[in-house]
Amino acid sequence: MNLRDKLKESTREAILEAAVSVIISNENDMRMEDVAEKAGVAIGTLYNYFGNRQLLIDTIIEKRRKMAEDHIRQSLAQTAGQDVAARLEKLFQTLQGFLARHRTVTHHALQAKEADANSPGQKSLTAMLNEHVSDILQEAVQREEIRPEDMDLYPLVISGYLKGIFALADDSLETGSRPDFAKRLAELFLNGAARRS
Amino acid sequence: MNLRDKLKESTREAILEAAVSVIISNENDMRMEDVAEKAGVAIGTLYNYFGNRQLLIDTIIEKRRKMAEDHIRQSLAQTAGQDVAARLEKLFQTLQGFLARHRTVTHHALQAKEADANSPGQKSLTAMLNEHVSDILQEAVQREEIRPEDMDLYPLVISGYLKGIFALADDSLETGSRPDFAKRLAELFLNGAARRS
Amino acid sequence: MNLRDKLKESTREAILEAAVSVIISNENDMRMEDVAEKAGVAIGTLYNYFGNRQLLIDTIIEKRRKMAEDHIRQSLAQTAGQDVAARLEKLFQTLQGFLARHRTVTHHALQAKEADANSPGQKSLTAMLNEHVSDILQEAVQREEIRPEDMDLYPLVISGYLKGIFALADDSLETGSRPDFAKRLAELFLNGAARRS
Amino acid sequence: MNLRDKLKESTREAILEAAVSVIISNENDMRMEDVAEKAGVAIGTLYNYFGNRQLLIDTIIEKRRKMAEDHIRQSLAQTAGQDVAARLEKLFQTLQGFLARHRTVTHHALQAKEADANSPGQKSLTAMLNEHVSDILQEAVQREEIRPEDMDLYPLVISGYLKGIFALADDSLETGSRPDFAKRLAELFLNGAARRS
DNA sequence: AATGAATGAGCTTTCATTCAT
DNA sequence: TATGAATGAAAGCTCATTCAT
Repeated sequence: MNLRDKLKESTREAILEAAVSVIISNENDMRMEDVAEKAGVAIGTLYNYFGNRQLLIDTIIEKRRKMAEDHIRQSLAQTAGQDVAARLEKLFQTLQGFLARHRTVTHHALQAKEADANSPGQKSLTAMLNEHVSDILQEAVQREEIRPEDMDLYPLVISGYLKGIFALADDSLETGSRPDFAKRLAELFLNGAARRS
Repeated sequence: MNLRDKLKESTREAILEAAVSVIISNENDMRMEDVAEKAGVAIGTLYNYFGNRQLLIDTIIEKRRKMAEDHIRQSLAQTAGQDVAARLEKLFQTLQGFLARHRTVTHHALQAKEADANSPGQKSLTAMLNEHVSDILQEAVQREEIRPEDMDLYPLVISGYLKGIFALADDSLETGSRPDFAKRLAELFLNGAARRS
Repeated sequence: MNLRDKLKESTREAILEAAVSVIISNENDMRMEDVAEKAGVAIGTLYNYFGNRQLLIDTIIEKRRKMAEDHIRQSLAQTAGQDVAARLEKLFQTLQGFLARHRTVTHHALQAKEADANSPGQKSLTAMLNEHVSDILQEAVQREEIRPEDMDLYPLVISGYLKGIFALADDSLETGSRPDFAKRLAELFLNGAARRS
Repeated sequence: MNLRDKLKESTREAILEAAVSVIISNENDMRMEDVAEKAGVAIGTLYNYFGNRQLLIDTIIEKRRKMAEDHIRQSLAQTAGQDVAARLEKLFQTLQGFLARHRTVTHHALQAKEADANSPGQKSLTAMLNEHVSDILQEAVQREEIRPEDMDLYPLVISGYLKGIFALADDSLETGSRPDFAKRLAELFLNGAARRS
């Protein structure tokens, strides 16, 4: 990659970062003018790079989704072969950390409709999560760690957990404030809330 | 209430219904012009009744929240004194039914930011749910039905369940398609997914 | 038609007149902002009345076409039954007068492409002229006033005449400056330029 | 002309050809970006060669005008000394052929306003035609072939003929489809449409 | 001399809101 | 009190032109 291309790449990144910061600031939706100003480029430049507003938004969402998926894949790889409790704990931990860092944008990602006409190949964040959760659970069923009868409920419940995590106020997700959070959540999923005799 | 007031009231209702139907149709956000046409009144009339667009939306959300709360209160009253499994089942059932009927608008309600500048006194749907869930759970703790140590997790998890329910496709929420859904969900919450020896 | 409707009608006319005057002034094509200012209304009002820029232009062109057709019909009706020389003279005269008064807009009308997708029912000014010319000529053929062999050339030639008339500089078309113009043109068409022995 | 100049010349030609093909394609007017891409050069290069958009267009139009004038001069030279019928026939034939090959661009040329501020020295295609037609006709007047009284009408009528020719649909102008067209048109001009006793 | 990324004025269009009737 | 035509601030987007490389 030569110098010119590096400059282009950094402009592209600057625009994406600016757009994220405008989305987060959350006054006036995401105005192209604001993005341009924040990125320190002209409006036209936004359109040179992203074609139109929606494509810019799609790019951001897709990027976050990819980041999230990378985190998740990595955490799953690290716990390969371990029992379901450990794997769920790790998954929750990873997500908790990711969401803490990317709250607002991920908020958009979570709400993103499936596959727009313009971006047909994209998977939603939710769909991606469900897939990975299913992988863990199916393995756990095979190891006879969890009951197969309620397999239809599990993804729903887990993605509910994740949405619950996401709904927590920012500060309570910050590092350190809830150290054993993920572990206890995994535990709860497996063993339930009922008092043990 | 005299005749004049009754007329006013029915106009008000007509506008609210029209607004809901415009929101649901989901083309072009919710344009005041569309609401007026649907309601069979002039645009100016909308402003006579609701001041501005945001107040109209707030009113709708608040109304749904009240409706939901009524359902919930009623279901809780009906199960007063029963064990937590029965009460949660009934709660899930109630919510499932409500959401099936009011999907789109409730979608807005669930996402509504806490307390806008314009509508300071309103409670969010989520907050309201959390309160009622807490009531059930605290009672269950006192009855020693559930473990108190994870009390901080339960509302999170339950509201996650509800968001999970909500995320289901419309048709799978329709009456009858998942008869034992609520019961199994309550079960899962209490006893967990782990295989029982 | 009540008072309100009359006001609307006059606003509509004001916009159309303003648009014509902006087209004629011929700086900056026809900017909606200029039309609004000239008409003394807000930009939004233009869109209330005409939907979009193209529909406004279409309306103007169609109106001119209708005006031209009215003139032509009337002139043809006045000369019904007369010989082809008299009828052509009258037609040329009518067109000469019309074009002198509506040069610039008619310029646009002459160039207007046939039937846009949005305005399917419209006939072009040229097509309309050709029709009327054909009527005159076919009648003349039946009366054995003109030679039928070159019937395929006549409409082409006549509409060429008209475009020629149109190409004349404004001032030479003004009233009185070329009194016998139409008569001589009709003569030329019928008897040719060759010196008569 | 050295090698460097030859390269420059061929770039210049490539740009002009590209511009013509973009004009003809007739989507999006004539965008500089499209011209550059079609010509296989950078946008900046267009500006190096032609200064600005208008000058590029002017150059194209002027080039076409020159080509047309060359054809016409040649055809007139070939018929020098012949009678007016033969000369007009040849002129019409020449123009018919030229227009068939250069329809769209000539369309622009015919409509080009006289002398823009930027290109003061240019003559319009129409003006050029009128001059040559006048030459033929004045000679014919001197030979007593045509009547001098209507001399003021002739150029108008002839240029009308040409516009009429031009208005024909593309295919009917193709070679061979109307072989005796020019001859009959000349005839019509000289002897008129009236039935001969 | 060629490049093409960056520019930004300028254009169309939308729609919540107002206010004279 | 109801009306709905008029308003005009925004917003998205285009494209001729520039100039650092």
